[in-house]
Amino acid sequence: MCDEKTGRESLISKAKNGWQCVQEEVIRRIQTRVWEPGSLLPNEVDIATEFGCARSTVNRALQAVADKGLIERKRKGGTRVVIHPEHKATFNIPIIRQQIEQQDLEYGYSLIKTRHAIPPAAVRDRLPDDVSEEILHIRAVHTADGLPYVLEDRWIDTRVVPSADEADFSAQSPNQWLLENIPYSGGTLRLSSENAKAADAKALSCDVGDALFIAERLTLTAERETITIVRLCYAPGYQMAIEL
Amino acid sequence: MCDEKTGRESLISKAKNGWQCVQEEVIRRIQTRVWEPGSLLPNEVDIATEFGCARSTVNRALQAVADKGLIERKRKGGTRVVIHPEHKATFNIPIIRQQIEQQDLEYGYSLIKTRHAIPPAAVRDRLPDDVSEEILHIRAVHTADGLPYVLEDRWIDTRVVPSADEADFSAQSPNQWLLENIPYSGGTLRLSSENAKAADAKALSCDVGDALFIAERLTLTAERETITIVRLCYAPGYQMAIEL
DNA sequence: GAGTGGTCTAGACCACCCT
DNA sequence: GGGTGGTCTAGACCACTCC
Repeated sequence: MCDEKTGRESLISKAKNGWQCVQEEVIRRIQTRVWEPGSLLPNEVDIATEFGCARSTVNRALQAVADKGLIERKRKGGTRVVIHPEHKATFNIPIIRQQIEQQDLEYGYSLIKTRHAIPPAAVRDRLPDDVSEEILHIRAVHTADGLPYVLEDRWIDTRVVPSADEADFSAQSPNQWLLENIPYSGGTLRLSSENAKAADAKALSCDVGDALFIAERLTLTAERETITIVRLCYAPGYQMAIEL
Repeated sequence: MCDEKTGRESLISKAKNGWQCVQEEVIRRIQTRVWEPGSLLPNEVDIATEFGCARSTVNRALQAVADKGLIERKRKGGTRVVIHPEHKATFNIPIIRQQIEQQDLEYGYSLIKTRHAIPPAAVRDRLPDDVSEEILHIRAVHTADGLPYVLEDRWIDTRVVPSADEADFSAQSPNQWLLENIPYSGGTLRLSSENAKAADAKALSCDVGDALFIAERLTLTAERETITIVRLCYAPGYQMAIEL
């Protein structure tokens, strides 16, 4: 099943499974420019014939390659090698508590304050409608072995999630509470870098001006309503590692 | 095909396609805790019977849900709802030039220096074997409308990629050259934040101490040999946006 | 209109792994 | 041993879109 036209077993292939084997060979041909960038691949039937397998096996393989961003497929248009292949990576958005405990550190959490307020312009800009009402605002610190790890500054739209008003955020972080109680659907993540302001420095026990890693996340319901906007300020030295 | 036991068409479902419809319903049941975290799902045959479709359709749907990280599947063990579903996100690792041009800015590139040297300890630590030979070191700046955008500080293992010695990096950035000439396979990406050092500030026309967004990338061949280590220092104000 | 990929089906065999 | 998911097959129909 891993043979080519020659009938010899491919010595390169690592997987004997079938569609994964086809996938490997396809990727190899793209990388080695047997199939050049921008060019058209043979159709599924022809590839299936060449590999001596069913069309659906080839289909599975090509869909996987397409998911990786190496090829584009169109009905009638055929399958084409992408010109500028962007590397795609998938990573997990970490749950703070797990992230800390995975490093064998003791997780801690302390609420700084909760209040209802009209969000500042910087937050309102990212909300779909203009918020003139007061919504829930929470500030809290997550600690690892007692040391500040990340500062959580969160706005929850209580018009969308009224039950948040009854939650006890002194015992459970809003991060955790939302994950366990509100179905997520999608959103946006923005990573950036900022110098610590006085308030940040105080909460994170670092110096004013220190470079902080910032993750700002917007979370939506399935109906595209904004649940929450959170700004996570990680203490200096934090790294986010992603396998490619 | 989108019916439940009731026989009524699901009003919620948006996709009529088949496996995507099954997928939606499965996700809905997980989110609404019809199938609770940690619990076992019915086996594929039973689900197929309930939905009135073939097992392979259910298989396709469940594999997709598993890819999203909501369920775990084991042979004989069955399919289980993951206890702490981590949000998984996929994003594109940007090609610098494209990234700039997509914002309708004029891309520019200027080489600072190339040389052969023994990498410093911080870089050697991340290489698999201990490098005692001199390898290729390149520093360059990418600009947007003439303003520094990102500082590229790269080490290329010329024992793995000897052809890099012949490349002309004054005309083409190593970023681009590698993408176009060397097949990638995998690696690691680390995102972090650092205060600008004097050399960084000079190259990026910013102030010493400014918070810089750092992306450090290790790239490997299919044989797990290290091709290159690059450290990208983005100018202040940079944001990396990811859709979830 | 016609060729392509997208999907579904019914059946089959196998690898894994829990009990 | 037996139940589960993983995969393959051969055939079929459909949706899209290029020509």
